[in-house]
Amino acid sequence: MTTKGESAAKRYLHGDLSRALLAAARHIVEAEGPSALSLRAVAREAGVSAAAPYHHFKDKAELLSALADQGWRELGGCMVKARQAVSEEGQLTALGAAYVVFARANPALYRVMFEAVREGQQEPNDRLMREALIARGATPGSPDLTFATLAAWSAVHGLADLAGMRRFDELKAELGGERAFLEAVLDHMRVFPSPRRD
Amino acid sequence: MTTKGESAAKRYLHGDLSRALLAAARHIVEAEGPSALSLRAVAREAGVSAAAPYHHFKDKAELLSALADQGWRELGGCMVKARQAVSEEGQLTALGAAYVVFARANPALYRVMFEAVREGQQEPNDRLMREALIARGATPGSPDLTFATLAAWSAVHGLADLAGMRRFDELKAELGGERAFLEAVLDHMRVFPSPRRD
DNA sequence: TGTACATCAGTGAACGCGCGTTCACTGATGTAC
DNA sequence: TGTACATCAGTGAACGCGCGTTCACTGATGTAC
Repeated sequence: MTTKGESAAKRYLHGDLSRALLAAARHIVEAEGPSALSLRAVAREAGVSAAAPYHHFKDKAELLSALADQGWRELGGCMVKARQAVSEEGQLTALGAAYVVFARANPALYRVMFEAVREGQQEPNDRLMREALIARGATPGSPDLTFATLAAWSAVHGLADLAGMRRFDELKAELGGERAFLEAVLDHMRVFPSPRRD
Repeated sequence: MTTKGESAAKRYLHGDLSRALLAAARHIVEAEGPSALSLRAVAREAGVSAAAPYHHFKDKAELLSALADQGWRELGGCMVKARQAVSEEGQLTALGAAYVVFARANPALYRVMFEAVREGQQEPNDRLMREALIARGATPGSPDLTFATLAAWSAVHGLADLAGMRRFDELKAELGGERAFLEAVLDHMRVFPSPRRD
């Protein structure tokens, strides 16, 4: 158990390869985009043979799924934190902002996360959105609450997906940063008039 | 120019391969998903050698871009049609509904379309959204109009992207179809309170 | 404390695959004479 | 009307590539004695 022994061990028996592979995957996806996220590239990035990941993940899909999971959990943490400092009325906006800001800070990760949900993985954070809507007076369990939650999720997901486009770079710069841009669009999210109220 | 000659010609010199390739690409993408959309698969589907497409498109990206273009033009047509039968106040909702309905009717095509826009291709239909907002009283050229247009686009894009998930199948069935589901969510799109008005 | 051994996380070579793209070619077409 | 010819949209074989996955293996580890 000398230092020499330990670093040699580190080299041969990694000891924490699961975590290292996820970190490598995350690094790759943000640096090169989702299309560059191959299992071989992940192994390469982690400094390990192409076969090594199979001792930790059944296949590529399982690693991607674990990566997505990690992302959703982190995003959930951001959202919980964001609603703490805010009145009940402001919660929904705070959650939405946290969602969009996280997605924009990790755009390629977010694409992997969303792809995983599209393919059936659980998205655990809509509970938070529902709670925020209830705090604003929505009736728990009502269809209205379901649709409003979905509308909120659509809005923030859509904005997160749109906001990465180069065409908005100039506008962001004028506003002094992406965050201001995102908030400006969120401020205008009452876009569609409800026919029932018109 | 006998019938025999014509069909032999059809077999050897296709005559309309550009269009046929786009149709093949569209068929593949909707049947097998965007990840199955390889140039070789398109050629195969069109009944032509793998090298043939290169006489019509510089490379794979150019074919994909042409496919996306076709999609955006079609969607634009749907939106123009949708706003015709509607009062000025209802235009934005009608355009949004047309956008989402088209995207859901061609979900894989829509993903190709959006990917093309993400990579810089022009999205020609936000002019329609802007016009609808102006019809509702927005000031032409104002920052508010820009952000409201973006908010509207975010909302419909997000909903189009979310609505394909299996988890909503049951809800759609209860409502009697996807269209009713989409309209129900659109009805709730006034989700985010504007802090300035609260 | 020292040794034999089971475990199991690593290796590296190999597999078959489908991909985008290039190339020299072929043969149907329409046109100039 | 008939023939020689240029054009160019097709062919099919080949290229190099990176991928996911499997396999028999090796060697560091910690444990039982």
